[in-house]
Amino acid sequence: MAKPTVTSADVARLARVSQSAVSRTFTAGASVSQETRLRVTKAADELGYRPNALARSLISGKSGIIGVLVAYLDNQFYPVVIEKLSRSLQSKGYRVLLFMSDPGDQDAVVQDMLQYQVEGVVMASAHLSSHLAQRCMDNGIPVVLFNRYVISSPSNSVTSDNVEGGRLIGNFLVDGGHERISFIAGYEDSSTNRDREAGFYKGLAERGAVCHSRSVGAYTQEAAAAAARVLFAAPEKPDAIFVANDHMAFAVMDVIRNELHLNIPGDVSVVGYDDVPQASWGAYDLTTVEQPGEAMIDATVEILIDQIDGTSAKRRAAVLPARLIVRGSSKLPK
Amino acid sequence: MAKPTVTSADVARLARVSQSAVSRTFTAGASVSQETRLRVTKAADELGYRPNALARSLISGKSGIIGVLVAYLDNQFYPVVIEKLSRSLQSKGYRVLLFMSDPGDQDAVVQDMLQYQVEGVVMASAHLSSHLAQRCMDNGIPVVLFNRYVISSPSNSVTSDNVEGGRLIGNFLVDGGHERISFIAGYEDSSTNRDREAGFYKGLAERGAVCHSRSVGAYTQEAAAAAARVLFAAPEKPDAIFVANDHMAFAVMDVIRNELHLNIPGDVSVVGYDDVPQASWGAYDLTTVEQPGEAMIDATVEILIDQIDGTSAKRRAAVLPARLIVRGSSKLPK
DNA sequence: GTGAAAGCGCTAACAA
DNA sequence: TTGTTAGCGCTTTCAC
Repeated sequence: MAKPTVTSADVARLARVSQSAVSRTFTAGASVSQETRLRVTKAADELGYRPNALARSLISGKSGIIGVLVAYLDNQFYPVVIEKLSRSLQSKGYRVLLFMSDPGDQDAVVQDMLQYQVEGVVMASAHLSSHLAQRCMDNGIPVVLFNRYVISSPSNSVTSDNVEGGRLIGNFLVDGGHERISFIAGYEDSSTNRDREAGFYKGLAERGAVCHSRSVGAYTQEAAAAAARVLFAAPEKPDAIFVANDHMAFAVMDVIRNELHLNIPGDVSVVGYDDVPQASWGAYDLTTVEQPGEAMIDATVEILIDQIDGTSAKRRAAVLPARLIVRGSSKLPK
Repeated sequence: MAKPTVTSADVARLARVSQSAVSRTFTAGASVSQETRLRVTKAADELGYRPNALARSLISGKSGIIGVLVAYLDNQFYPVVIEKLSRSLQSKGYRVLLFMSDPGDQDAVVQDMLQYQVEGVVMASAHLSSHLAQRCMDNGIPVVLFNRYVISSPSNSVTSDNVEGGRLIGNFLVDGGHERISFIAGYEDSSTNRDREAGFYKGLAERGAVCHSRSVGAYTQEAAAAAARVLFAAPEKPDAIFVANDHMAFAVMDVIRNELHLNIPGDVSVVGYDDVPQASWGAYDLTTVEQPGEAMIDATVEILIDQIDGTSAKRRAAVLPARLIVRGSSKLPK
């Protein structure tokens, strides 16, 4: 098996031209005569030749690879992002080297990316030590933190306006006539949770309200379900809950309906965050805040490419607008 | 920016050893003295050196890269697969080069993979021309069709026993006392749909029943919803529906409940296929057949690695057992 | 426009 | 164990 790889030299021999002529034929803006090109492509087809991208990268210093690190794909927000990001990069001539982050040692993964000479790095829901982030910078490799940011980090970030999104929800729930508005947090150390929560409190305060009760769901469905049970075990049960993302909100809705036998939104309104595909599914019909995935991807790719090309090197923090999407899981303002 | 890359020669200079000594230090089972190794690692740390994986691959002929092609990620079955596959390959020392397939030209994507010298290819819900499949084989690059197979293809395949799964459902629905059992197909050209449908009919026949009505959902939610509307527009409405995968089944359930205002399973039982995470969510609680994701991934990785190592070269078609998972969306057999 | 030649950063014989 | 020497397959000057 494994018949020896066909190299440009083989093609050159068959086409009776120099090896460089073959290379030129397969290089975008190179200068080759019509005739040479023809002979080369003919020979190449015959032999089934394709240039070795690794060898090409080695000499050109451009691998055409973008490293993408993601922590988990069970929250549908991330698959959607991966798909769009991947398609966008592909259409721009880049390829995606995908890594699932190992909770323990995310730096090791990025080291691995670096060895593969990635030209840029996207970190979605994953953490990078400032030391490594700095090393990427030093090597001129742009890093984009997707859907999170770290103030002290030299990396770029792309997020949506989570503070504003939280604020919209705070306003909306008070306007809806709710009196005991509660919050189920995500992972408390994350910038998304901090911002959504801060904005939410601000939105409540603007209407003279405060948060009735609070619990933590850590962005997992199990923890979120448990958090919901805790909130409803209190003597004063919530009549509205803002859950820090849709993924948790689905679990919360299931508990409310199937375990507590309460009606949504009759007894309690539920609002999520992200607008993942399932939010619009009939069984949930979840009011939420849309993260503008398309725009976030576009911004990510633009930052990456600008910095790869050296057009711009300074750190950027793109914050895209969030939008409240009202559906049937919540009472409407009068 | 972009300070010149640190090479093994730089490290060698600083450590006052030969460049090969540096190479050996970073090569698994090479023979280096304790002292040399120490001096090299010290110098390497100082300079922040990591071997260039591309150069290494070029000479060793092993890129450590597996190409993965997937058509879409909105059906949660695939994100789950990607995550597991990626983690499994990472733990075995491989990396994943991920491509979203362009409906038009999937061959182009595989060509690109080949240029990057992938050592293996996984195709999930994507199609490869037999010509290219043959070329991969010729180059000794194993290809695994994941969750589908093509009889005439020289590629390996990993599927679950879709015929048996369909049969179990056919039996189950007749045993549940249903009298008008219908089917909503997926993409009719796919092996998964063909097998599930054939098994289903067989399962019905074993109990002396036949399919009441049939429509096509093409594995998309929009088409599936439309298919459901068609089936229920008939004078004799179904009292049970087998939908060829969970992803479509959710849309069908939404139509049944929210548009037709029928009760599940009171008025109609619904059964899906795949057991994606959402199937167990409270709002759907969908009876389905589990595809053994874990086992399918394990088989995929095993085939890949065996054939990369040359341990085994012959084509393999792994078919893993399917299991009926009974939940609340269907009436139970008496 | 074309070929010869020099290397990209590394590994793998080969002697020493 | 170590250094020296060839390349891996390719792009890119450099003369012609």
